[in-house]
Amino acid sequence: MSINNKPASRVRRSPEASRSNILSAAESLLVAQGPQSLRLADVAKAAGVANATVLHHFGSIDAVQKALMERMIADLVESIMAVDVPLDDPAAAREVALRTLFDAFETRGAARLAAWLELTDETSRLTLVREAVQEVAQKKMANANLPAELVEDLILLSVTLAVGVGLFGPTLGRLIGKPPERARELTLQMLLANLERLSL
Amino acid sequence: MSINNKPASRVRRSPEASRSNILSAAESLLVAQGPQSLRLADVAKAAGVANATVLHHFGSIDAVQKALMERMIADLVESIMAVDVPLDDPAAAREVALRTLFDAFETRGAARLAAWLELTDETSRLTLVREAVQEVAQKKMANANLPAELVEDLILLSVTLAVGVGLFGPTLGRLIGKPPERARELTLQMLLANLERLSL
DNA sequence: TTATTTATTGACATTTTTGTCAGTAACGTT
DNA sequence: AACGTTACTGACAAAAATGTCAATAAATAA
Repeated sequence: MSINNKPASRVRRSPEASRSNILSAAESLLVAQGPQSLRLADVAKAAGVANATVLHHFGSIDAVQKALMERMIADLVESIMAVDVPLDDPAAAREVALRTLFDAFETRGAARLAAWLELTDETSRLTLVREAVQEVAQKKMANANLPAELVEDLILLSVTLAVGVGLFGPTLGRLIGKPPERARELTLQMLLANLERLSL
Repeated sequence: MSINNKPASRVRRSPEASRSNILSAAESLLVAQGPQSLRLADVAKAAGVANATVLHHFGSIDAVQKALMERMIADLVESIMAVDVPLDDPAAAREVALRTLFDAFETRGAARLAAWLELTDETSRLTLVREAVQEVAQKKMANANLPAELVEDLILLSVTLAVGVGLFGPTLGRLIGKPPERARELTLQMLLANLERLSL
């Protein structure tokens, strides 16, 4: 029997890089397997570090989850606010904006994030979202001269529907023998038709 | 110091009644506090029985959760299929049907059920739903002479949106300073307008 | 009444998950 | 090269959650 002489080499990251590495691993777990798999051992393993490392950086597994929520919300808001819609072509602008939104919710895990927040009663962390909504409403108000109220309604409607479509659309579609993207297409079609009618 | 002489009286239910009691308690927990509170001790306490009683009837806490999923799905399908829509008045029929659906998802916990199923990868339990969808599509096809394909699309769309509205509508509405039912109203308005246009 | 069945339970055992700690090793500074 | 800081780790402790079991008591049958 040979004696194990591993050099015991280590990766040493900056605190921020390490936190980020851990959160990214946790995010993958969340999207792929759901919140119940966000256990200390699982997250650590996915991140390729020891359990104690996770605790060193976050203090508790609970804090990891909270931090993940915050980061995912921030990323989501940022990625959506960053989309530049063609200002000269309203129809194209609507479509680009909505497709980006629905894509974020369906393929980037935002719908799962929303469901997770809701089921764990952590919706108080959504202040960033409120600010983003208000910012967009203001801007639209200034640019297109639309009442902020109306824009808010539009966002409320779109985001709510995007949650449903992103979370359950593919599953329900497949269940009844339709392509997974069917629910999204139907929803977008309907939304776009209505926006056109209201010329938003 | 007095010696404790509790009579040790017990409630003794039929197996079915006991199972039902436990599942109802679990359902309340799920709706009020989310799936992560479906722990053995919590469920037993909410049901007013000992931990061992729960295990006696279900074998494991996991089995309790599975049974709860099944029961909630069955209840949901049944309550929705039981609605009788006014056959003579298409417009009224549409509205009644959709309001019932959205109500089930928003206030009766169906949206939370859907999210739970999705996040725990238990969507294979939805066969009852598939059957219900096909039954409705058949019936509609016969009654109103509409292609089953189209009816299926309509159901896919409605249910998917109901999930989003039921799960996230109230929260997002409140977040941006609107009444919690705002998202539902906007969605119903839009759906009904489109159904009218397509005369479904 | 007595016997039988079994839903129910507290006490205990097991497993799972989280958290602590003292020591190790990577990296920058001197 | 020596030193200080601290990210990192394995081994261990603690807590939380699940599950086992023998005994108890409520219902029904004999």
